[in-house]
Amino acid sequence: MSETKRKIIEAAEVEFAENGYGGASVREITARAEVNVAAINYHFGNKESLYKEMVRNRIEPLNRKRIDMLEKALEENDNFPLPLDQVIDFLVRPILTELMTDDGNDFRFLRVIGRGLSEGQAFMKDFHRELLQEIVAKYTAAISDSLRNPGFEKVAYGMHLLSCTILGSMMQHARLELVSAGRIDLNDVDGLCEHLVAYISGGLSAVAEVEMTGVES
Amino acid sequence: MSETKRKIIEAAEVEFAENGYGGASVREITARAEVNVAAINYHFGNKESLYKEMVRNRIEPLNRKRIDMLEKALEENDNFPLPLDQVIDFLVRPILTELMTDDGNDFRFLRVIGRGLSEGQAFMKDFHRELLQEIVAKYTAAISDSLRNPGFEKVAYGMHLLSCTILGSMMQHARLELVSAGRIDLNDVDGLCEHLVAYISGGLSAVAEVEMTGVES
DNA sequence: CATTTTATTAAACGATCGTTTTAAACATAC
DNA sequence: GTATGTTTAAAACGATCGTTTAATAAAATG
Repeated sequence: MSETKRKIIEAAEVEFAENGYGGASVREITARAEVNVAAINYHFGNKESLYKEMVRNRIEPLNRKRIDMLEKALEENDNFPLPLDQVIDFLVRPILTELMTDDGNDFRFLRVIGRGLSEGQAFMKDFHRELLQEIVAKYTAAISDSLRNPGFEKVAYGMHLLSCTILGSMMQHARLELVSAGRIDLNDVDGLCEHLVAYISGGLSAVAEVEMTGVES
Repeated sequence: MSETKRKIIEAAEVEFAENGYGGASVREITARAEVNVAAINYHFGNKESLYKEMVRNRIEPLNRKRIDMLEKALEENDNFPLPLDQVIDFLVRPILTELMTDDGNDFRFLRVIGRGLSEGQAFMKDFHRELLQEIVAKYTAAISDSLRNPGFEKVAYGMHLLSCTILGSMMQHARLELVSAGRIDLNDVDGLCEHLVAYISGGLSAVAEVEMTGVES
């Protein structure tokens, strides 16, 4: 990859994290990268393709890792259900650790993903579905098993709320410092992971035990 | 309130929900409201003030209700800790019921709030802090009590994750239909409420029981 | 009715947006 | 060295942004 492309992708991550996809301007990106405005269109075609390439570069190895961890653990367990918190740990730890520690980037990329998911751009929906499809399918199955298959509807609610929590904690990570009056270190990945896994696992278990008033599935 | 102002506020809610604060344009808002472009600046001063007035109109009676419900229940309980799921129910039910049922608006306002919280506009941070300050303080205390005061750090993590879940479910409500392949009705407020309360309560209880490896508070 | 305030309109302002064009610089191959 | 293909550069494109201005219409006040 050329130096110019590399600089653009790096600057794009900062700008997209800061201002979202719609809010980031190609002029700010190229200014930060110290390249010409036209460089984005020359090297990537357009803003959308730059965004996708940047996100894909980051998220694909991550998702591969998350799937590998789950499948390996399942295999070693003869496909018996895994402990719920182990599955949740597989789901959230890579994204928290890798994305933070590999370049001390202040969870920039987490904010990019969060912002992207929350924005209404036309291409965004399909793009994120493409990124998440495999992960969602495999983890839904594993989590349903870990919860002893409480039924379609509860699993659906659970996966939805789980996604809500993960998305929210991606986007609002900085609030941790605020609500704790500075006593929780934003870079304490293990601490966050531990509490996040406990919270999600506890939440899912509670959802699985909800007494359904309507029609059972 | 004049007819023009009313029409603008109504259209603004739709546009802000659809495109976020930054993404919504005053031209689209005024076009939807079928008023002149200048009407926003004439009646509200600028786009920011329109946003704030619209949000405040909606959220203030809601927050008052949430606080009243909590304080009344606490009073009736002689200030002893309330069951956790009752507190969480007070926190989430009004925002889910009122905002959906009063005008069948497809959770528009929930998306407005979600988008607003996720965007990086300069004024947004202070504005939402102003809106949430009292709620957060009072519910933090009540929840900490309900959890038998597990300590500052756990409560902070819990409140953060609770906020993440609520924010996420505000913004991503439509996904419920997706992950359930249409089997969960988006307008089933009671169903969502029940599961959301169970999930958050379960999550918070689990966080309260996390074995802390670091320094205890 | 005359006057003053309030509300609406069309048009323009300056700024910024993503993208394209055109030309110059650069590298590589013959 | 000349020709070829690749990368950079400055400038301009048309579009849209939030806001302002100036003129007109409507309503309220005396």
